[in-house]
Amino acid sequence: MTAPAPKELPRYAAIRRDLESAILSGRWPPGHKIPSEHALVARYGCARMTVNKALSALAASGLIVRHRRAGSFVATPSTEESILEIHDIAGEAQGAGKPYRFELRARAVRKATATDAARLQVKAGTAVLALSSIHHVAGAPYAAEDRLVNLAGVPDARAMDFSDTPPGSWLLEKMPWSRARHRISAINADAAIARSLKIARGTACLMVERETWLQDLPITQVRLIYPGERHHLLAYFSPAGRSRR
Amino acid sequence: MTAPAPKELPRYAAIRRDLESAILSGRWPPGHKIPSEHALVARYGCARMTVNKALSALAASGLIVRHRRAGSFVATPSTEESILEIHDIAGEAQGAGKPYRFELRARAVRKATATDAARLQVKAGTAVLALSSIHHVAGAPYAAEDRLVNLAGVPDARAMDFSDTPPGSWLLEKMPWSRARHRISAINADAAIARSLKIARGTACLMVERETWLQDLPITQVRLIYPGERHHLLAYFSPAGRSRR
DNA sequence: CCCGGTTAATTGTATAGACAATTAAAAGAT
DNA sequence: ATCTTTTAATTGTCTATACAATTAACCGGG
Repeated sequence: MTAPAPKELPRYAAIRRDLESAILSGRWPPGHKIPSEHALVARYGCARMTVNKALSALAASGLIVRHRRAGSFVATPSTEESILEIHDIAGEAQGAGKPYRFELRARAVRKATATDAARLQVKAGTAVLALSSIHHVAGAPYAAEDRLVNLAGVPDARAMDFSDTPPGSWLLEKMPWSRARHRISAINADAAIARSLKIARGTACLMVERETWLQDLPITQVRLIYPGERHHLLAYFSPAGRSRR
Repeated sequence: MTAPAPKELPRYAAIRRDLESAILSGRWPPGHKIPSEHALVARYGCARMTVNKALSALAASGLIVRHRRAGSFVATPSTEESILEIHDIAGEAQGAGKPYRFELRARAVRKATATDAARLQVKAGTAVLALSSIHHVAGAPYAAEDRLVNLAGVPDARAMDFSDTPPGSWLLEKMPWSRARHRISAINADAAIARSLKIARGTACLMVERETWLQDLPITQVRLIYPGERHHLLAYFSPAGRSRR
């Protein structure tokens, strides 16, 4: 026997894969116009129904948006999706019209220590950006954020001064991402957290740790601590991810 | 002008809606064989590509599974999906081979009090089943569960004795569901929780409240309390719910 | 300059037909 | 009875074509 066949994909799946990788790699940024079905038919030499199937699938998955006469475009990763679904209480608060303020406490570029490396899942020594900040809503501390950014994945972040822009928003707009993992736990506030959030020591806090990847490249790891009981996360689910619209 | 047109769906979408409603209503339970494309073509009087589009969409969304030569079947809501994704630490522990035990503390059928009604989102006076239990793993309390079941939605639950079967598993197997909402928060253990879980008062705990609906009918509301720090929830996401498989 | 109508690019849906791949079930052989 | 082969039901993919719907862009008249 020879090696197992590379298992070629059906044509519509191959087209989908090509487009998806162009988008996920960042080669086609949000807003980029995707070739028309006509053009793709010419490029791949297949029937329009075939490219239509690929494009429809991408649209159904939310990666692209399509408009008659105008064309198809890479979707802008909108804040309506799962990121916010799972943890944006701040958005809620802002939506409710309360004043929001971002305070950067610390900013450092360094070679990843062993701890950093474990958190971000990169090799020790990789250049990382470490940010510590507090989110304030209605004048009171709302959440403490502790973030690592992989400068190998997001070189532009090195030049960014995050004293006004929350890095979360900036990254969300700037970078596509393909995968995220959240870990949610409850912790008792230690002295440092209590001081930052102006709560009593021992108060139960919600800790959300999120790692974000682009393909297999770690982009950022963030640890958000919310003063407990005052806030909660909401997540909506349908079985098997059906009908998200 | 007359009333706004009822906005008729395209044919493939109408077929999809019909099948989906048969499944979600429970009329076609998990495992039920769906008419073949051939049969649906005859029923709806359209081309096979059209019913194929409807069925492919249902398959992509995970509502049905399809096998060549065998046919298409209503999928069994498998424990692989978002429910467990979001909160199954127990599964992890069991997977690791540790002994699991379920202890029913209280079971009562009653007419919904005002509190019950608010929790389950039903009218006060509706018949509900209230269950309190403790999940033990490796001999130690693992989580406290406090559940309400809407007997109008799940009449079979009235006859069920849950002293051995965790109601979560039973419901998951028995009932289809179409929507769930999780609320996750951190609380300090009060005296009762501390006693149930054998932890110190004030320990940070993770509280997961889940409401599950079938269409617009509330099925169950459950409050799970995990002793903090020892455990955490994991959730994986892709933007816009893309490619879950 | 603005407003209206016209044109045409692009996507959305549907059709009829073809062949491939999978595999449950039937038929046949031992 | 057990194993093997054949058959056929069902889904998977692809094609070529057609027409509908949407709407950006163009054009002409005021």
